[in-house]
Amino acid sequence: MRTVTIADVAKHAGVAVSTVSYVLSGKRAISATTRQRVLDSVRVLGYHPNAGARALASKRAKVIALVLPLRAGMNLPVLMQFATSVVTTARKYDHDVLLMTADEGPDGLHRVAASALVDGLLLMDVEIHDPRVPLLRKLAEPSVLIGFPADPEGLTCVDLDFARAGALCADHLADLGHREIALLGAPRVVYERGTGFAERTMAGYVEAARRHGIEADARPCEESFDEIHAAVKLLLDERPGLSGLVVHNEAATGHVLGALRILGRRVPEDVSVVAICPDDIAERASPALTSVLIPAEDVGRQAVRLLMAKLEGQAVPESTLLEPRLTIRESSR
Amino acid sequence: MRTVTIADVAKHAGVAVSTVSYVLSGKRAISATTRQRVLDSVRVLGYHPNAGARALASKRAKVIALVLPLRAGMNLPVLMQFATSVVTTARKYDHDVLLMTADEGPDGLHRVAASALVDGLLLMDVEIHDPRVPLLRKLAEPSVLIGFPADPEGLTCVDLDFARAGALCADHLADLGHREIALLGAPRVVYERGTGFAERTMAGYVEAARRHGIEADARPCEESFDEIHAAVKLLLDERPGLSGLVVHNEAATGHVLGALRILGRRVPEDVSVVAICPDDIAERASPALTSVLIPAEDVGRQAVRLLMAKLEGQAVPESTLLEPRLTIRESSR
DNA sequence: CCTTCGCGTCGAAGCGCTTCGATGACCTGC
DNA sequence: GCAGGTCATCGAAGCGCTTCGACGCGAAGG
Repeated sequence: MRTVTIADVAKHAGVAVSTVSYVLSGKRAISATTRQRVLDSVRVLGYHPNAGARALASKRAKVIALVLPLRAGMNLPVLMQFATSVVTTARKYDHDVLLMTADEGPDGLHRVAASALVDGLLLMDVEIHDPRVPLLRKLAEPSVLIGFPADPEGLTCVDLDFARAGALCADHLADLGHREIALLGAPRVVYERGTGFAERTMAGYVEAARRHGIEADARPCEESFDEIHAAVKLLLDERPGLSGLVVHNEAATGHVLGALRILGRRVPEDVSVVAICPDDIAERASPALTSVLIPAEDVGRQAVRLLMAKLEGQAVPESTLLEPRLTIRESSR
Repeated sequence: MRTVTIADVAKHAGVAVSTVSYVLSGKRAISATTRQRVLDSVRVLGYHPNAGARALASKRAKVIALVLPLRAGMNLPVLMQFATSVVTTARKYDHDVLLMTADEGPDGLHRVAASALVDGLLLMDVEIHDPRVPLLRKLAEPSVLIGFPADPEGLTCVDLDFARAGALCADHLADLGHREIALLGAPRVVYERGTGFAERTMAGYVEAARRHGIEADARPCEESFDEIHAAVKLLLDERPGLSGLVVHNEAATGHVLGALRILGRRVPEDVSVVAICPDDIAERASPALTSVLIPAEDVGRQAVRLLMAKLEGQAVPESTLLEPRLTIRESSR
């Protein structure tokens, strides 16, 4: 059973190959009757255009690259959520997604772009000083970044507005009347790497706390139960007046609650807790956590939209920040 | 700056286009001097073969599809680990990976195969009665499944040997002298879906326990802290002599430990706990968990190898089961 | 009535690559 | 010294698709 080509469809429908092509692409007007005849033949024969041939002739692969990090410290579930949202959205635009890992580095990007395997690039987890950024500026293929490098000039970047997220947490606790709060952040290594989002959260949080005139500090936070237990204990010892806690570390939220429980602090009676994490984690915790969610799905959708717009040659904003949303649950009062 | 084609390279090196092609593919003998001249030109010009053209001419896209599930109840981190291992391994074979989600269903598979976008398919999380299986049998493109459908006849399946994993846990606890043990498994819905691996684990565990003549039961386990707390409490109430616990639910392990802590049971002094989960979760828990790891990386690597072998036309075993490995840590004695 | 136009369709020229058969050049052995 | 055989290389024929220019035809305009 040889695979069906456009010529087979043309013959079956009794038209020229080019007519079939135009019916399928809609790039020229075709009479309703011919169109229907062609469409019927397509269905009857089970025709699927050959991707390679189309890419070659049209210079459009209808594939975008998704470059995921695969370093420690990243939150895997969020990454997956993001990836699936990208795939789903891309399909709506009739595009497929080529999965790449960051460890191929700039060369990998260059390879897929130069070989015309993909039409555009989507990069996750861009760092402040990312070696791939200069390359992206040079590349003819459009790209969209999730996260912000030091200089977003000439690029297209999308991200949650982490500064607003941090501020939202501080605001919420301040509004509830808390006067002494603390933030437990990502593991130290994340800050050292300069990933950006962690700092921005802290900065927004600190600034908001200052505005409210309340006492606030912020510290990195590792992810093993013992380290977290020790960190929470230290925090409570040092700051006896502490009554509000912001946790920006999905892997740690469960352990933080466990540590508080063991240390005899009730949530929210003794300590109010606000997390920055996906909703499912917040909902599954006990008590359910008041949280600012990381809208992985929105980010993915938005990123694909921007990339598609760029592929169409449209101008798009250099930076788009997604507004965070605070959901109040049982862990704060 | 027009993109560099093979013709440019040929001209630059002073040879025929076909010679360049043969140098690059190694499919015919080329003299060392010519080869070097061509290779130099490739480097100087920065030539990258056009993927579409190559695919069209050679009928090989050098791309494989990776189909991930995106349903609830799956373990996202493990999925990610698996995905990255697939990508990394595929690159070693000079292939790229097209990411698809299961929700496109059989049609999606048919589309990418029929359009020659991919040369082969890798499916994760195959169900007992998977609607995609009949299609895979028909497809000309080779495929490899992670997990086992009801009838693996004529397919190529890879998976961890979950029965052995379950047995290993029971063996370990029995060897330590425990006479009353229980298994906390996946959420109920996973069993209802008939995903296979959950049942197989249970079966192996039950069989091993019977062999040792010890008292064992097994129950599904939801993933919220409250439900887990209740389930553990119930278990301890019903079975006062219980001293060994197997947890086969990555999202739940942390909560199970938390529940035991609250219920006043020390681990491992009062209860020994063995988990079936990735190493990083086991290590991060407190106490560090004795565990059987799900070797996502191995599975990914092995799956790609099998697929590549099939692409080469080699025969491969229908079923390959990966041996589980028990790592003894602090949670069992 | 003839020109002009636009619509619907066709044919052919590539797109950049692989691969097959052909062609020399050179060596071997009788 | 020449048939036969290698070895290295070349040229050309596609692979299946898009797209451009051309063309026929009926309608509109002078």
